[in-house]
Amino acid sequence: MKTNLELYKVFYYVVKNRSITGASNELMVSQPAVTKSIKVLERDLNTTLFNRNKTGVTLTNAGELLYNKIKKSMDLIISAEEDITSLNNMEQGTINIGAGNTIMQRYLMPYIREFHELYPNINVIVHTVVTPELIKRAQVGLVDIVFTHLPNDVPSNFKIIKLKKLHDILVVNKDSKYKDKTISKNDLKELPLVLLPFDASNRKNFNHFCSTNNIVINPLMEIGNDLIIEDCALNGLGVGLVVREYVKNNLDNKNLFELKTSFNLKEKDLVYLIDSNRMNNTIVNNFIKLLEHDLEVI
Amino acid sequence: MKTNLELYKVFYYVVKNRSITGASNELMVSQPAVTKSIKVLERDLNTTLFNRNKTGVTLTNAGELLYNKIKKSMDLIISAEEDITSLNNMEQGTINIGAGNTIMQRYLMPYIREFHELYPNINVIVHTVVTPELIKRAQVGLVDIVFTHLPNDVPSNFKIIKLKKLHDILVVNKDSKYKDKTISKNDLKELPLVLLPFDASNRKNFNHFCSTNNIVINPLMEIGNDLIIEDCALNGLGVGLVVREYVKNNLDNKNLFELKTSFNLKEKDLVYLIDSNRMNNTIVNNFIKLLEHDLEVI
DNA sequence: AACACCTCATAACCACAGGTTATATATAAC
DNA sequence: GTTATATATAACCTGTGGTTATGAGGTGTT
Repeated sequence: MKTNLELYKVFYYVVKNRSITGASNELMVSQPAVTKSIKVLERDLNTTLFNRNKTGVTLTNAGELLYNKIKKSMDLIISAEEDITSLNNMEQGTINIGAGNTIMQRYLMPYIREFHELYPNINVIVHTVVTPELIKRAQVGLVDIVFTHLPNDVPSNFKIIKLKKLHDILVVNKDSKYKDKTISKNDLKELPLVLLPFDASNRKNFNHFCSTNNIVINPLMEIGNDLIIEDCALNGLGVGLVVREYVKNNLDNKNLFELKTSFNLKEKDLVYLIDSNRMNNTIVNNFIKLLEHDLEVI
Repeated sequence: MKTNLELYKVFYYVVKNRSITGASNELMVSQPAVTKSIKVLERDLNTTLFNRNKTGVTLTNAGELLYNKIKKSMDLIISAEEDITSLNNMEQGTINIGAGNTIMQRYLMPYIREFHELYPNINVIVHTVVTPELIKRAQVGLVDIVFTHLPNDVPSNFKIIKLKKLHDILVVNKDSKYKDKTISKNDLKELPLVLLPFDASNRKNFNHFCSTNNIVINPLMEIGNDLIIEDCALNGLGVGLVVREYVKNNLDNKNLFELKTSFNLKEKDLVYLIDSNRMNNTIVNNFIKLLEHDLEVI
C-alpha cells in the first residue's frame, strides 16, 4: 500500500464531519495534526482530496472516488472489531469438545448444560469418538479440548491438566453371589466381567493391570456404554467394572456393592488435553473456568 | 477504532504469508518489528490471533474471524489506491466544461478533440448555456471550468486566466455597399447590423461601447450563433459584428472584408474561470495544459 | 463597520511508537 | 549432530505524528 493506513482513518473522519476541526474533535487530536495528516495523504496519493473552504471542507472528484471504497473499508474494520469484541464477550463462536461416551455422560453433561445457559449464543459441538481420533482432530484444530483418562498415549505437544482422581472398582447388586467375597487376582479369570471395549480409554488402566500380572480375563460382555454396564450390574448380570466416582449414587443407595479385592488397581486420572500451539481461545478458556470453579470446591 | 490501522496491514500480510518472517520480507521491515506489531494488535483486541509454530503461524478462531473482514477491507484500500492512480494516469474520470456556442465552435472544438484522443477514457461533458448559468453550476461543482469573454461579471472566488486578445469588427462581403466606407459612431445607428443576442457574453463589449457613447442601434437581426452571423455577412445579409480572430479564414480569402471605423472598439479577452476553492483537479489540469501549450506557440 | 467567532494553514518543538540490531530458544530437516 | 529456520526478547534509536502558538481569511451579529 502506498501510504500509512492511519491516514485513511483520518480521511474517513474528515469526510464524515465535512470538517478538519470536526474530525480533530472526534479523533481527539489537535486540528493541526489532522491538517498535517491530510496533507501527507494528498502528497502520498499525489492528488488533492479536499476543497478547503472557510466553513469546512468538501471532497474533490478524486476525494469522492477515494471515499467510495475507503468508507466501506473503514466500516468493515469497525465491524471486524465488533466481531472480536462480541467473541470476547462470548456473544458468538463455537467450541468443539472431544470426549468419549463415558466422560460425556458421567462427567461433562452438567458442565455443558451450565455453559450453554451462561453463553446461549455459543455453538457447542461435542465429538464423541475414541481418544486417538480425538487427538488427531485436535491436532488439525477440529477439536479444541479433549477429555480422556490417563494413563494413555498423549503426544508431547499437548498440555495435560488433571481434573479428578478416579478408581476402578468391581460392582454387583445385593443378590450377587460375589457380594461379600474378597476377589483375588486369580479370581478375575473366572468372574463374569462386564466391561467397556478393549480400546476404551477408560479400560486402559485395567488392561495394564491384567497384562503386567499375566491375567487373561474371560469377560461375559463388552459394551460400549458405561451406563449400560452399571445397569447390567444392577440387574444381576455379572460383575461390572466401573469407576467408583461414576456410580456413587447407586453405591450410596445400596443398589450396588463394591467388591473387596486382595489386589490394588492403580488410581487413574480424568484429564483434559489442549494442543499447546492452540491455547488462549476465549471460549475454551471460559469452558475450562467452569470445570476449575468446581475443582476449587472440591 | 480500537487500534492503529497499520497493525491490520501487518496482520493482513502475516496471514497472507502464513509467517511472521514472510510478512516482514514483503513489508520490508525486520522480523521483530512484525512480531511486536502482532503482539500489540493482540493486546489491543484482547485476544490471541495466531498459533505460533516453528514453521510459521496459523490463525486461531478469533484470528479467522478477524481476517474475514480485514481481508476485504485491505483489498478495498488497495483497490481505492489503484483508482486514484488510474485517475492520476488519466485512465478514468469526467471533465465538465462550460462554454457558450461561440467559444465552443470557434475556439474549444479542436482542443476537445485533441483531449479526447489523448485521454480516450475520460468522459467529456460540455455545458453550452449562458455564462451566468455556467458560473452558477461551477459554484456548486457541476462545472469544472468556464470559458467566457471579458469584460463580464465574475464572482471574486473565481480565478481568471486570459487566453487570447479578441477584437470586435464589422464585416461585409465584396458586393456590400459598405465595403469601402469608413464607419463613424453615428453610422452605427443606420447600419443593418447582424449581431448575437443582447445578453451573449461575446456582445458585452459592444453593448458597453454603445451605452457609453449613447448610441442606440437598430439591428437587422439578432442570432444566437456566431457561425450564422458570419454566413449572413458572406451572403450579403447586412453587416456582421464578429470577432476578427474567429473569421480570419474568410478575411484572408477575401470572402469577407473588415470595415474601417473612425472609432475604436476596445479589445476584449477570451478567458477561462476556475473556482479557486476547486483547483488542482488532475483532469482539468491536463485539459488546461493543452490550451497553454498552444499559448506558448503564439 | 466593527466585532467576535469560525475555518484551515504554518512553524517550531517534543515524545514515543515503531523501527533497528543482536541474541535466545525451539524445532525441523538432513 | 549439525545446520537452517521459525518466533521471542532486549536494548537502543529515529522519525512520525503529536503538541502549542499563531496567522490569514471568511461569516455573521450587533
